[in-house]
Amino acid sequence: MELRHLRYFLVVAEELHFTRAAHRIGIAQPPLTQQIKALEKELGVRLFDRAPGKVTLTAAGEIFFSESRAILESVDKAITRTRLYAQGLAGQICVGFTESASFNPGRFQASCRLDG
Amino acid sequence: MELRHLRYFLVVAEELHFTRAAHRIGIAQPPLTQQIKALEKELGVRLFDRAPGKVTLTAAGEIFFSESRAILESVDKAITRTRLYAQGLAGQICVGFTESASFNPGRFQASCRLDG
DNA sequence: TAAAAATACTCCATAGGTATTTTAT
DNA sequence: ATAAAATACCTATGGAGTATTTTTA
Repeated sequence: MELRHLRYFLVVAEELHFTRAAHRIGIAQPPLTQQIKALEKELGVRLFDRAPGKVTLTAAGEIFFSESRAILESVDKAITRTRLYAQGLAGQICVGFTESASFNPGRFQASCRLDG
Repeated sequence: MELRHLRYFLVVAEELHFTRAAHRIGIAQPPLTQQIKALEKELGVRLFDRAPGKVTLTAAGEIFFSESRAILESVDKAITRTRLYAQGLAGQICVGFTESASFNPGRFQASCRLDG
């Protein structure tokens, strides 16, 4: 399972319409159908009940929907936190220095610690 | 970003050794190096300090490590919860029936609802 | 019968492998 | 000198596209 499966699943679950979902994602309908089927196969759980023009989430699908949304949110937060932390380290240390001063933040931090 | 990147990253972070990590994952060292570099590039953050025989996590890498571990755990929990829920629905309904009784759980559940 | 999903292929992007070079100890 | 990471290049799996065939409402 990859995040792609969760991303695609969320869009289908929101649209309840494979063709519209595929268009929103930016791929064709058949590969979207295949990815969802692969996801269902790996889970061993049917996530949607299908009929042309009438796609609905199964009960298990609704569980997986809220879980998937939470996971993708936590991925976004992880990325944001990591980036902010990486910037934050340099930011703290840069205090008092001009923007034009060129240095390696990693090295600078190290010498900072050594200096106390 | 895909879960593959997080899975690979966790192993490298645990081993602090690309060749050993690659072996544990079951791929060669060069593609592992490439996946980690791709991850760092997408994040815009260096996760490891490298030197042959001396790989260490950066401060940002340690943040991303704990985040990644939490994400992969929540993925496992999502899968487990979804499967248990799908089984649970049938399980509730199977009460009172012998193991050898063959039927379609989905259909059975539906008729149950119709019957009251 | 007219939509939308499922199949059946084809193609290609990229994950992964192999060979080699570079680098720090 | 050696072990390990980086680089370069090649291969091939599977993600995505196109065409067509079921469906069921």
